[in-house]
Amino acid sequence: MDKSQVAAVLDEIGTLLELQGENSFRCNAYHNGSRAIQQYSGSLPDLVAAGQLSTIPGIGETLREKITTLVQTGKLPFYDDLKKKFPPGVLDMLRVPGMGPKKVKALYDTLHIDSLDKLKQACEAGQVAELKGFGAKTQQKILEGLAIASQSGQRVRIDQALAIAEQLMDGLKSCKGIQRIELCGSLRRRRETIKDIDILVSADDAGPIMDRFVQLPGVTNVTGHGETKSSVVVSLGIGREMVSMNADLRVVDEQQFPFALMYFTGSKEHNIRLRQRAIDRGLKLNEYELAGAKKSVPCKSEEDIYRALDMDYVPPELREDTGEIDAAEQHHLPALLEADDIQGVFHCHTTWSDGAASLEEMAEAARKLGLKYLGIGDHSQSLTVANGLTPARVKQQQHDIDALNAKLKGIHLFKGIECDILADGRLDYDDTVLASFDYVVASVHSYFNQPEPEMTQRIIRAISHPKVTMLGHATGRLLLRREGYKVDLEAVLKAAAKNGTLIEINAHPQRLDIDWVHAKRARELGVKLVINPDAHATGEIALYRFGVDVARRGWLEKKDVFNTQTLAQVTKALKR
DNA sequence: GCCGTTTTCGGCCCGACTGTTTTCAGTCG
Repeated sequence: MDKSQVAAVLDEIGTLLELQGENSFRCNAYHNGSRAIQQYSGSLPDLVAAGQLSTIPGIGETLREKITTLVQTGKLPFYDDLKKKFPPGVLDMLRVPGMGPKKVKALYDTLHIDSLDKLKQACEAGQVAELKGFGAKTQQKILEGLAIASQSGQRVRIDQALAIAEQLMDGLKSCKGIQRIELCGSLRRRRETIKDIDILVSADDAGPIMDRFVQLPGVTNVTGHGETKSSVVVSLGIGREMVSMNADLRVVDEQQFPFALMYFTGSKEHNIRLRQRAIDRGLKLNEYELAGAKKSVPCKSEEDIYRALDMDYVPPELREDTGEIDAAEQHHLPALLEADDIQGVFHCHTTWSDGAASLEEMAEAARKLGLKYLGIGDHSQSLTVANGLTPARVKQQQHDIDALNAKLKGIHLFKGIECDILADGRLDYDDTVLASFDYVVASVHSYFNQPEPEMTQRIIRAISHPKVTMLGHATGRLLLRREGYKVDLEAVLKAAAKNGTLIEINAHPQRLDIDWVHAKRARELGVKLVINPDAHATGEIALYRFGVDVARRGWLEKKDVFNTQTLAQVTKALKR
């Protein structure tokens, strides 16, 4: 059983224990363990074999045994027994907003409700309102929650969430009395998918701002409307899609703003560590202040708060409790990559294959973004559905690029290719054609269902080829749509380190592949990364910024990323 | 269930909001 499956089982055990009414700290131990496994970047089977599982914080004696059993046998009797106690539909009910383990258990125990359908029927029949601890309003809330759960409550890609958040913030900005307004939560931390939009405002009078918020365009549902906090469901057209998600607004006064900003930025795990740190120093930290027994510590910014806790400032992208607390205490935080450090990008498509813009249009768009070079990387011949380039067309395109380079000012085009990795790990052209490119991105676009050992060997063989400059989208995942193919990334990263192959952070928000966890691991192994937008239109070149977010979450510095180098440096490096 | 130069037992972050209550439990982040 692999890492994500083990993590899923542990998380579900935690949830099932909650339903059983177990001690919440015991339940949390499983949720924490799940998270720890998910974020462990190395090979889980290796760790188990080496008997080193307990070195992961949060994994103790019991979890070590259970994880070992899962990895080695693929089964866990404890988990199977637990699952037998609750029909699968009971877990579905937990996804209804407002329904937690206590309510679900009460409904299951008394009315034997074990599916969303039965829940709806019971509410409509008025049975739920009769129960002790429930009432007419709760019953109504559940019905609304059922409707909301079917249309939102799902995670949303960061680019779409950001577009919605910006519209909400624009709608609020005309309110009088707003002193500061910031995006918080996972959007500020730049997670790859987002569940809720969190907006924080400082103002003397929250009332009018709250009232405006719940009436903004696109708001379809008001799920909370208090004095300092309101929650809504918002549905807006983003691109060609209608996207629904939850949004929360908090209003605090100006002195409280930095504390609230830190608090609502999270992550929850990071905050817990900070609060503990405050307690260790005889202080109390909450969303309003950092205070001792007698008086509070004045802080005007998040920097001040960290300083008061004897830490360096931690950028939001690092606040995941994955080592940043210790690093901030010891002044070892990385000097994170900045978007402006990117000098150019590779892996862009044109009308020569499946892109929407010509070579010249792409070059012009890149120049306008301030980039100094743009790597063209159309598809190779096997990918016929994307109009992949035959060797003859490769020659023509290279001729055109040379002609354009002679003409263009302020931007240089590199002659590249996104070369398919064939099923056995061979490349899609012979060595003569490959030698004609300035650089080669090797990517998997076929036979996604190969078993992990085959896929791993296939990719390692390809990136060991001397003409391959970089590996494109290492797992092939499409966020919220398609799992990546099975591949041992640890082995791939080690092979990249050995061969000096670059690993792409595919910055397209549908992919973000490799992810931040493995970007961080790549850095540890001494692999260099390259941030590419995989642009298929002029407007998509700027998407590389989402790749910068991934890099920052992965603790990458400027020197870890290939395309922070100047045109001259990159030209020289590619000649080698 | 995890964790520990204060502890191997007794802690484990904490506040807003809501609804069902007569002072609090459940949910959420």
